[in-house]
Amino acid sequence: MDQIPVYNPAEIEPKWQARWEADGLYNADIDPNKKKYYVLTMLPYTSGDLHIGHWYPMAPTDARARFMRMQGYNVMYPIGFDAFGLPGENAAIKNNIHPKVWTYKNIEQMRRQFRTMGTMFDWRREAITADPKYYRWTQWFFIQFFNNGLAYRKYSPVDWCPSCNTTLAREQVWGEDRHCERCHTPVIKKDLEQWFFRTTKYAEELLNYDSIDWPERVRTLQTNWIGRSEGAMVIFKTEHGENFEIFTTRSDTLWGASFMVLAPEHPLVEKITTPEHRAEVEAYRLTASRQSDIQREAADKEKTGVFTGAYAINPVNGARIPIWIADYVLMTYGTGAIMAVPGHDERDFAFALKYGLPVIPVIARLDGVTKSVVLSGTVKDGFADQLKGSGIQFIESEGHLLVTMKQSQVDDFIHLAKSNLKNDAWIELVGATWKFIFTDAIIDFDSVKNDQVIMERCRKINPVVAGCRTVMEMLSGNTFYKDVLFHADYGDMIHSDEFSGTPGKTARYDVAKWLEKQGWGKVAVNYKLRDWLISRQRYWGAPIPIIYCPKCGTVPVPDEDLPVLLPDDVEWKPTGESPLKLHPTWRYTTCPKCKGKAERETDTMDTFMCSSWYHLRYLSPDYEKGPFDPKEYDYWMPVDSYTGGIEHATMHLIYTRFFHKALRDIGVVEGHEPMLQLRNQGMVLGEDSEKMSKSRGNVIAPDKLVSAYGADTMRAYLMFFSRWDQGGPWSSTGIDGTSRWLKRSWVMVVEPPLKRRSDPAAAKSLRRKLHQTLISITRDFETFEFNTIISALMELSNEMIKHKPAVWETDAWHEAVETYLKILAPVAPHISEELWCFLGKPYSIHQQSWPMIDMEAAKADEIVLVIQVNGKLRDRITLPAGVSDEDAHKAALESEQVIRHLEGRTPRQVIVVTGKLVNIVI
RNA sequence: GCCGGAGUGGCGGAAUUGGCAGACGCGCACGACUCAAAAUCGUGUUCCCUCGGGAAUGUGGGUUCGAUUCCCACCUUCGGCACCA
Repeated sequence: MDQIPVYNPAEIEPKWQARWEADGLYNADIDPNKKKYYVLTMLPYTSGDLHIGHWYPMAPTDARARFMRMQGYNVMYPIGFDAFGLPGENAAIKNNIHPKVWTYKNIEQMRRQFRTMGTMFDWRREAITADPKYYRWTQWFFIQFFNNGLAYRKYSPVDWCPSCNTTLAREQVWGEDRHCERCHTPVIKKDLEQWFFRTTKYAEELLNYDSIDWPERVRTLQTNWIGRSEGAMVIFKTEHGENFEIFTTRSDTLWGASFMVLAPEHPLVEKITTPEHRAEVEAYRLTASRQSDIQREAADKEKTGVFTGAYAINPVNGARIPIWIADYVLMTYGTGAIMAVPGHDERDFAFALKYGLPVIPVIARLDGVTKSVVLSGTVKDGFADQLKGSGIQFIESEGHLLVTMKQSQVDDFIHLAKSNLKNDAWIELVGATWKFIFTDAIIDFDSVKNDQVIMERCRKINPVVAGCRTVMEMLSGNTFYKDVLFHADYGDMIHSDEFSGTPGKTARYDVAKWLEKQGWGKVAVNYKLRDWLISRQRYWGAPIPIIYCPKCGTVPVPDEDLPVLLPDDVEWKPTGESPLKLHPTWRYTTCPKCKGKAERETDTMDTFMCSSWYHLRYLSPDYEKGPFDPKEYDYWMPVDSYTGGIEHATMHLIYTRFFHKALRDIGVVEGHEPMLQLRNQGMVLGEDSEKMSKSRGNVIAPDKLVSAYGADTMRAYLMFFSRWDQGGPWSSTGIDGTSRWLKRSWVMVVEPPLKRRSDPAAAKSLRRKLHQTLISITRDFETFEFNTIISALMELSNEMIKHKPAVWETDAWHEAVETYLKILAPVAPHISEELWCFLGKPYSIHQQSWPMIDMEAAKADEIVLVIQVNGKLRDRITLPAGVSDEDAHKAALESEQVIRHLEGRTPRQVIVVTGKLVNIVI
């Protein structure tokens, strides 16, 4: 007899990897007779610092790709490298190596490491984004966008480190005080002319996910990011006739607009600021420009602003209202200008109180509560008793009456108040009703004008309030009113001329439509999504293929001159300018149109641009007539299954969808979406449950583990140790369990049983388990539930080991072993190939079909009937499968346990769940 | 503050449609093998218990014969957004 081989992954894994590659086993070529399946995993960045996290999206995805292959699909699973970008440039600066050298050295290392995983990557399709034959087409796409009006240039602020003399990306700015990552100098904003893509043009379409199977979580993140809100554009005029537009979602509050606020950067500020306010306005604008977005956008920050001296006219009521500037209004959202309705917007309310601007309520309270504080000495004696008599609730506090009334009691209260009010006093109603009762008049608090009228009277009557600038300021001094001064609910309109009484449900739309008719505005939709800034003042990226000609203007580089090569001999260390600007010759060129002297754009492109179309380059990485070979496109696209981290939900995954839709409209690609299915893996954490990082020293490096356990064990453990979409901490003891299981599987196949045993039922029971496992694993591969795939395989092997002495060398055993190896093959490709070979089966197991499920064999011929009394488990009875409900019922009532628990009582009800359970209710 | 996940043994996790809670694995305990250890194999392992049972899937309530699963409220926790007019 042959020697029994020992499981040695270090020997068999490289052996099979070499063989598969030599045979081109996983080469994916167009085959019109087969259904294609394009599997894609997010391309790795060339950090050179490969840890287990890089395996996590790839290994289980690979197992699934192999499963699809065995299901008969023509599967393509390509890989490449995201090779441009800041980390590379920084690492190179730090170690004084050219970014190109650093990057390509890392790629070498990563290729080697990825090969040890035993993935079915088709390496012929590898694409590297920093390769000129790749970025030639990145540049070509830029020009397509430019020619189709989707790329434009405008001034935009960037973060700038005055010490390093360079622009910084958002992730390079650290801490609350926003200092430079390298030298800790606080960063400033600098306005630079930069290139943008019109992502906003596709905002609406990007919200539609009908044709794609993407996780709800990603769709929600993107939807929130795009931030659609419906409202109206309203045209306001300054009192000198300049028009300006504002966006509002609450056109129903238009009558309550008591001031306007412009973003400090708003272009109109320059024009309208009056000479006496100019100094203050300029100072404020300067402070705002120095502040970071984070400082400006901190919601808990106290609101600040300054008056411009100018006034606007509210189109609906002609009110003359002051125009302020404040940094809580953002130039980047809407029109950078708002109407402030402090009665119904929390921010405006805080601002109005601080600066003494009038607050006018124009929307009814939903709870209908009105409050009034009746000060001691303002009414005749007996007023309190009369209130009691009318059933109006109040509490007494230091002689004052704190009244809270319902809508229906307001008229009674007014009547009583008026008849009891002493001279030189007033009583106010606050909340659902806003009225000031004076001895000679009742004045509605319903307009900016009446705000002043009321205040003038009050100041005269009570010197205590003489310092109050507005009614609301006066009322806010009383804590009893605190909860009724402001609300943001959709109540019915009040104090709004002919619109008063319009129900809250439809008010916004009614007003917006009316504005449209008047020519004062229009129904509008606004998005938080902004256009994509793609300029980077950096070296290690694809140059933007634009030439600036003094005569012809902005000229795209002609196709035949692409790629605009990134020069190697450049000072890539930070100097304060785009490195390409400092190159002695690169920058200077001739205009493609007039052949006169011209200059190149010296900024490079955001790397998200490179990663927006890499799935297209994989189709034909060497193709020269276009970004991809249309033949390949027609066969393989769209991507059928895409896997990667959730952290890309709002960046890469929006950009790549935008890219595809834009290219569709330009006529380069077809279909509405690039990736049909998306699944996100979680993150593998260090053993300390913290994010893996060099500084923490908790990084799990794959190389050591591969030599200790083998790639198969690691692949299986990555699938097993947690829910894949969730991730979790790595466990160095946990992996032992997976390793033991593969060793047991090996021994199970290669070693004969020590003792033989007779068990006539074993074969049938084994087949049953085998086909049940097949059912569950087939299902779990489809649903990305990798952990239960491994546990099902473990269960099956446990069962096989148990039955082995009884079925050794029978047909049932051979079927079980062959099937077991086939379903193990996607998970652990090396050990299954080796054992397949050991059994004398023809190479390769990876060209086998997924085993057929025998539903008959999977059926149990006995069932365990669960017997409950009052929902509590009392007995289990084994019965033949397919037992009738009547027989199950009968058997349950005959159970000794049941009889004991019935204690002679008759069941009220018996519930039978066919083949599963009987519940006896007494 | 708003939006969205998630809470199950000592740990990771499992549980088709509402039907045996804790599969599978780790860890632990005991046993076998060994001079011994490692490795391997076997047995046990939610908690309480008067050995009849009882309690238990974040908490409290509800629907149901029956709830980890459905509904309501709350708590904890993770992620995203955060002055978005």
